[in-house]
Amino acid sequence: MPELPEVETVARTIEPDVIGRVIISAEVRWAKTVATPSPKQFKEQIQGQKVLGVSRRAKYLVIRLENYSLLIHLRMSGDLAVRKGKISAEKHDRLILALKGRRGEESYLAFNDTRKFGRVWLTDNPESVLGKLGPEPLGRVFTPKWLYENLHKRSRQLKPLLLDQTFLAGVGNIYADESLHMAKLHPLGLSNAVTPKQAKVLCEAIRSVLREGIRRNGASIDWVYRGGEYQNHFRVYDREGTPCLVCGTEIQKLTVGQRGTHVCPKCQPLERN
DNA sequence: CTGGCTCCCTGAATGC
DNA sequence: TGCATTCAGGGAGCCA
Repeated sequence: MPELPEVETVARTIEPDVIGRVIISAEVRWAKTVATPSPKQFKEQIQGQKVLGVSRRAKYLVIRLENYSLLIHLRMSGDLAVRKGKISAEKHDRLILALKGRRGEESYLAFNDTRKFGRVWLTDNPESVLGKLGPEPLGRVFTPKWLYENLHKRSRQLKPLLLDQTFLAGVGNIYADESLHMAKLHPLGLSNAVTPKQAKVLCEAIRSVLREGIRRNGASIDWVYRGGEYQNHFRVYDREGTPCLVCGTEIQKLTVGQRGTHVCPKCQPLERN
């Protein structure tokens, strides 16, 4: 499931193939994929727009056009790919943008999304979609001090809080489990019980696992394959019943906030007061 | 404010 | 073998 490192990888992968290109036309193959505007307006407004750049905010891809921003959230099973030459739609393609080629050769930006959870927004006001997001974990705002102070503004279970995109933007299920294990904190621990020292370790753990994910081009799991290899370096995620790489104890799987959650019971004790 | 539950979807895994 | 059921999961929305 695409999280920050996977979305970053997609952005870096497609940017060279789409930058400077003009969108000739759009084919909306699943109407609900376009969150806003209507499919008809979407096609009219995007036609003729030149791609100025591709970036990422949290788990959103941000494709800057001349008059609009095209925001794409891949959710569970979405993927973006540039296909060159004459093509026909593939299974699960939900949106296809035709791009004018540099030497007349056409190419296509295809949004493929098996489970149909992904969404795209075409808007001249990206803040209307991105405005409520918390800070970027790899940005300047997210420091040990910031994390400690904000953990103590509330009393939440740590993992659901890390997954709350208005608290911190971009961490998903995999990287939350990996970060908490690296920081030796239990997912059910309460945010306002974290010490300054623990907050510093957690802050650094989050940044560390996200950077490693990006360095390995993300994780390729389920049947969404993008060439990443971080899945070969999970320390707890999807490792139920196998030994903890730190202490050898069997990794346990539990449910926290309706999410599958992986912990080492020895490295991540749940302290009850 | 917090956490729990449902919904949106498909296909892989499991059950019989 | 084949059919039916269960389940995962990001995020929005609803409820207690």
